[in-house]
Amino acid sequence: MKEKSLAQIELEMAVLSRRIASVARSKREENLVRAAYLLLYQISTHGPAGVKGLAEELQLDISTVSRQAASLDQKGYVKKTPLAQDKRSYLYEITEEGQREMTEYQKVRREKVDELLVDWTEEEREQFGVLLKKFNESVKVYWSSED
Amino acid sequence: MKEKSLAQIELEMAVLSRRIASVARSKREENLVRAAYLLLYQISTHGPAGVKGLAEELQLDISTVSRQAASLDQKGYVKKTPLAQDKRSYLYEITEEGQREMTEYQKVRREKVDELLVDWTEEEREQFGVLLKKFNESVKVYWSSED
DNA sequence: CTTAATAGTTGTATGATACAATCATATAGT
DNA sequence: ACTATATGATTGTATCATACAACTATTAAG
Repeated sequence: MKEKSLAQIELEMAVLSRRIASVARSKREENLVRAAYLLLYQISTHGPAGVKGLAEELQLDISTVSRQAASLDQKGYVKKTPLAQDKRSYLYEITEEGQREMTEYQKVRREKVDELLVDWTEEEREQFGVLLKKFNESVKVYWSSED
Repeated sequence: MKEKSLAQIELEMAVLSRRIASVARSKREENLVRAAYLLLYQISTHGPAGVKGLAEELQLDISTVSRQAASLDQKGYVKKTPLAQDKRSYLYEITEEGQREMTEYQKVRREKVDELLVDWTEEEREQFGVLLKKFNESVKVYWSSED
């Protein structure tokens, strides 16, 4: 029944989104904020980039990314280097410390997920991971086309 | 491989949470705000309640719920009635208009999900719905116990 | 009958975000 | 070559859901 599964996804997404919002706010995130984590992750996995490219990739406003990048720079997690061929542009690249922080933060998060899903079967975990990824991809495509 | 599935869920949750945050902000939500939607849903499905109970159920701060409820009241979507046996307490119950609005909003959301998952198989949709629900339940349990 | 607890509201701060204005540089049109 | 326009980035400002803390009113407990 298509209707039922759609309704369920719709509702559970609403629940999840509120919960995510709660968690994001309540947590004392010492070094890395959740938002900056993905920025660091992006640079770490896709190499150095400017704010424009990062903003596109993360689907955020340039100004938002600019501030996040500045914050990471200030903490020494990324290094901002001017681009010779275009003096308006900069590249942000991850530093060793940034890499270390990101890995550490990631580890903590994974442990949280581990605890969270302690009574799940491995099959469920795998399925959920795959479907979640697929969902995010769908959202990305939908967004790029629509808005 | 447990590590891999955990890592994937961890990452995709981060992606999803940022995306949700984006969507929540960018959208012109005319009548119902996403936050209030769940409040209305809760009242609609579980009957009238006071802010304390609602806050517990939704795992939000009482003050937050108080404001949301006041806002819904102002819009005429819920009715606030004093409780005779305890003059500190009130019950919020959904109005006909509130019910209509909620259903309408829900319909729009479901259509969005429908478009979003247009190239998914029904099996995937079903699985995703089930696992998402399970995930939210896990989060709820985890939260209640920990914090 | 005073003190504690409880339901709810309101004040204040925060943090991620978008949009608009601005600055500096680069590219295009004539 | 000179002006107009486009582009990368930053900064100012507003918003919004949220938490925490202070407060009010009422009820329960000692």
